[in-house]
Amino acid sequence: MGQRNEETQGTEDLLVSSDTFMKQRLAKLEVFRERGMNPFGGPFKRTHNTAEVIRDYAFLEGKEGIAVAGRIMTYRCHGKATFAHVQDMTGSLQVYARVDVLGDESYDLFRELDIGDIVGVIGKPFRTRRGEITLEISQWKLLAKALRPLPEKWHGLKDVDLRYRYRYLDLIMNRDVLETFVVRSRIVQAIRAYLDSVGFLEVETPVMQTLAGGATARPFITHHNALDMDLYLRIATELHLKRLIVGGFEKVYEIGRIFRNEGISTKHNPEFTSLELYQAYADYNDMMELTENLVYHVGMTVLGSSSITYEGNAISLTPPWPRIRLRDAIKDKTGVDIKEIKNDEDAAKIAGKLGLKLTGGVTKGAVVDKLLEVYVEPKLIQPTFLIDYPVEISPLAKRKEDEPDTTYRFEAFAGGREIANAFSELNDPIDQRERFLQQARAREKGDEEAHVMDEDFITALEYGMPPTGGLGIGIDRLVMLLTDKPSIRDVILFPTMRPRD
RNA sequence: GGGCCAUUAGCUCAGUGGUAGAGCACCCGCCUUUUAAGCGGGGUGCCGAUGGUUCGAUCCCAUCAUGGCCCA
Repeated sequence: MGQRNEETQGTEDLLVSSDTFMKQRLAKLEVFRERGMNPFGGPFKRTHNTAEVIRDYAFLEGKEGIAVAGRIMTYRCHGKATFAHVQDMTGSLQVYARVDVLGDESYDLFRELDIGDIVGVIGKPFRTRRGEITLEISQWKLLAKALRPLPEKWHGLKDVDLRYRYRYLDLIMNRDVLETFVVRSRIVQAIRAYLDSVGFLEVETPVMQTLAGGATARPFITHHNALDMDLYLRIATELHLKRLIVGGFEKVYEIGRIFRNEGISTKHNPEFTSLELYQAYADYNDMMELTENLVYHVGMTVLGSSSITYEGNAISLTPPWPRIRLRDAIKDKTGVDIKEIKNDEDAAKIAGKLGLKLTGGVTKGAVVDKLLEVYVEPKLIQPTFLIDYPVEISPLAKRKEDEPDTTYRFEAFAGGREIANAFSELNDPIDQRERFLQQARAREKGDEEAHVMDEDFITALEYGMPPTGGLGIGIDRLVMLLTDKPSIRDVILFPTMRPRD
């Protein structure tokens, strides 16, 4: 006994010795050990999960040997009988321990349990006077002792900082959070199933790249020691996937993590998940059909409905979604005809007239982006395609044959947010080189997000890429839309956080 | 990057220029169908960090840290 205490003391010193809660619980570990129960025991064979016991109660009532396991979430001791709720992934079940069933030794030990402990219990289901389905315990086993107390049982864990930093506590205490991430997983699964069913192949391309291209964004830099060279984390999967189209794949997609070195907000996390897909011999019209069908299919599969609510707005995902020219949409909302913007001076005039606050240079592209973002995007609650974007802001999209300053590009919007970006891919290597050069000039003027020249990609195009339709969808944004979450941090399990002292 | 707000017990939150409170959780006692169980007893805290003002700061001021909201 004395020796045990010394050991306990040593353990306490290793942990936070000032933490009274932990001291008390470390002492309890010894109680369990002394009475022959491993406080971190296991394994434990379950016959049912908690939801099954409740669902199948009619068949299980009074039947011995029903085994469930989970975390103790409530605990009510009444002297010679004790109630508790045990939570597993499917829900929770009340359990009932009584001394005349368990015997003194087992029951006394049961009373040493704390909220937060993980137990396996075996018994027979019955209904209490108040009607709650409950498992009367005949045997039980401690599977993991909790050394730290759980957050408050009624108010739960609310502090958003703590929720993101200790996501596991958020998941334990806020079961709707766990449900959201289950839905997220099902959404991704439904996307894969749909694309696979229409003949796409899933592929994987490099995360670490010598050039970060395929989007306008600043990359993260990392370093390869053996090669002694810097590498960039990808900002898009686009250029590699198009190389695969050159190589003869005809329908490919990649769902993967993208890294962009930009600010953090409710709509931006430095790492996020994108879907990009490319289909040879297709164009942006095919991509529009694919987009609306895909999103509709995902809604039906995962939510069982084509209508959703986002931030209080009823939204119908049912195709077809309206197609509106970007030029018309902007003209309609602002009176500005973007065709009239011929140069940076025109752009500056418009920006001045409307009082646009632009962070970078005042260019046609910047003004069009801003007009779209401020006056058009927030109004697009129902799913809508804006089509035909200016070539200046679409360096990888094909020019329209009858309108060479405009591209076959669209973005899809829903709930006032962008959810997809797509185009008929530029497959003319000579034009692509020109576009890169134009981007390089913007970069020289200080636009750090401008696209970099990628000679290797142009070389690939020089071997010939079939006409191709390409589509990108932000998975996190789509999940936000389908789960009615206002912040991207609500749909990313471990969002990027500054470390705490 | 700018503005505003927050930071007090494990959690959810009150509060005061004289080093601190509630509920839950936890510990002790009673209690064999409870369920935000109940009854009686117990506060377990570097009041985010660092400076300053003050006889005295958790409170007032400054800076910093982390987070939230709004703007860019």
